[in-house]
Amino acid sequence: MNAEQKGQILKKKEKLLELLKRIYNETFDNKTKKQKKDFFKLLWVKEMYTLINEIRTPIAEKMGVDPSFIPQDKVCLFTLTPEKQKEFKETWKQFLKAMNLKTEKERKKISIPFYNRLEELRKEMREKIGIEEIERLTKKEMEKIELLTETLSKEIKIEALEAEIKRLRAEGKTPEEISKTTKRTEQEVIEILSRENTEIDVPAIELIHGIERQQDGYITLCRKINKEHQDLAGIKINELRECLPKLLPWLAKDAYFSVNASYRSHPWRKGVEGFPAGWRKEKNPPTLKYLNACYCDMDCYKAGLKWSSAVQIILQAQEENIIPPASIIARSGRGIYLLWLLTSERTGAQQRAFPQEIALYKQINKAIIERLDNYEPRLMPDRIAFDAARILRIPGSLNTEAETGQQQVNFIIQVITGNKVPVYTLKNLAEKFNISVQPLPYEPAIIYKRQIKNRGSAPGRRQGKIATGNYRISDLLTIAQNQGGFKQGKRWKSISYFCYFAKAAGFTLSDIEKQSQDLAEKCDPPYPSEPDDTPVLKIVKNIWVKYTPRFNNDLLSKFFKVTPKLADDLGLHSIIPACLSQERADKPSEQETLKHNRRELIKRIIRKRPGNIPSLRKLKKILENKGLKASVETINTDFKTAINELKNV
DNA sequence: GAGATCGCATAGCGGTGCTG
DNA sequence: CAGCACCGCTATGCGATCTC
Repeated sequence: MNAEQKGQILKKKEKLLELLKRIYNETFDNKTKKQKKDFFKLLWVKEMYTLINEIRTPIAEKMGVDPSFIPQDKVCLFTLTPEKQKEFKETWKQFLKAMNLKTEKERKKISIPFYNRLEELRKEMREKIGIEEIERLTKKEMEKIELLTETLSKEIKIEALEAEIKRLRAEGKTPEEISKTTKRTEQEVIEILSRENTEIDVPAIELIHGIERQQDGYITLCRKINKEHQDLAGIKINELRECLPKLLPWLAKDAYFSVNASYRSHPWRKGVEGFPAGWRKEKNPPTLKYLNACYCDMDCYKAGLKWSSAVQIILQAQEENIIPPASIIARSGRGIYLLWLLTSERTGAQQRAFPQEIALYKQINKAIIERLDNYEPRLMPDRIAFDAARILRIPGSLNTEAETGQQQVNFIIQVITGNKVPVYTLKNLAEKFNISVQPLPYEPAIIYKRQIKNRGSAPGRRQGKIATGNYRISDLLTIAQNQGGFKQGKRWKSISYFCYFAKAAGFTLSDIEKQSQDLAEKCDPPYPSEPDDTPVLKIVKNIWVKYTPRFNNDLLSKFFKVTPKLADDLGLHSIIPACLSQERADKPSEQETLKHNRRELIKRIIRKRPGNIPSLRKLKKILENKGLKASVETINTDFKTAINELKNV
């Protein structure tokens, strides 16, 4: 901007001020000096405000929306900086205060004629100065708008977004976290990530199938992220291939799998992608089912030993019968894993993980460590890694702690004479390491109790169990009525279920006895009907003294043959299929639905009526006619959101 | 005066933790 | 797990105030 232009603008400003001065003198006279000063301060802000109203169209163009999308007063919001808005309000307040006006009515008495006069002034200005010049006058404001619109439409471009997502992934963030920071859905993030070459591919992970050979075992998948352990999933071996695509993005770096398999996944802890977490424990309670391989983890890099030299030493040790030939020799990134695959003495079966066998397994692992350490200390076998719940790095994944170029975890399968991968039984290995198999000393079984931070600290939460019991009883009785009594073959179990639920609901023994007998009589045929049917009172007594197991509503619904439709028809609350309970949980709340409907309708109105957006109050009436009741305040927020959403489309 | 917005109270939602 | 208690937070609406 050159000096001449500046001079012109200043002149216009002076003109404006002069006009305003005149109005001021017409509107209010006999005011104190301070009052006048305050007023002029206000006028300056006010003047800007007025001018801003003139540039509604250019703002709309900048924003890429129809001018009507920006109501007159909202122009102010878009153009004034927050500081300026504050200043404006503050000055006005101070001015009114200075005028010594107490009530709202008194204020209006003054402000209304003032605003009316201002309106006249605007007309005058338009005629005298002309719009173009006003626009030039507000060039500075336009610059501000430009800045604002930039921040408003902060749309990260697609390439930039992808780069950002990849960068965050490299930092070790989960897709969930990334979706939060980039405001994209998790689905999109995962899709973008999967376009990238994932370091791990399916054939590499197939190796896991070679190690975990019993199809009904559960494998644990986890990873190390920011030096912290994260459970990813506990997956049945025969479902591994199916589940893998979902999990691959999580397995690229510092990912681990359990060497030995469990009998199930974790009962309540969640992993990622909707999978349950893995559950691998030697005891309290024991969850391992199969022992798949003995192993040795060596940190030879600590002794400065290269992988290739370490492998040479291992091969030499095999040659010299220090250790039996390993089935797999692996590079873990910085060290070596050795794996000796196990099998059962019964052909075609897998070694089960009974306590006795776990004890032997650990002894063998310890013996391996001992032998190798004696043979070549530079191998640096990890002396604490001999347990049965161990996890090892997944073949094909990356070890981010290793040097670049040596990060990939490689599994090398050793084929020895007879074109076979060596497989051992625990007994074979025990013999080779001179371990005598001794019976375990008797240990009383430890009843499993969940770890709780502060047991007994919230007695009120017992209500949860009682409610569950009552819900289930109510559902069970409804089902019984619907079926015309429980049928033969299901009567004993159904009565048992009733007893368990009633016990959980806090019924007394005599109540349970009475109601169970009622239920038994209503069975089809009435229970007991055969001579060797357990009497009802005996069932009750047994359950009364027994530990109450946890029940799963999905399984219960399968037992009672409750389909989603039947559950809905009967109005069941608890004993319903998992898919239905999921559906119920996923259903947006009523509030949410109403909000969504309101906003959609508002959007439609905006699109339908360019240049003629109804006021909030009119919108309110339109919405009311469609059965959507809400206050102006609510509709105001809805309106703003709708405008923003339209802009982002 | 009509319309928009602010401040505040509160119902209800959702996340976390405990219970058996 | 499946429930409730607890707690923080959000959505909502009323009355007051501000804007034009």
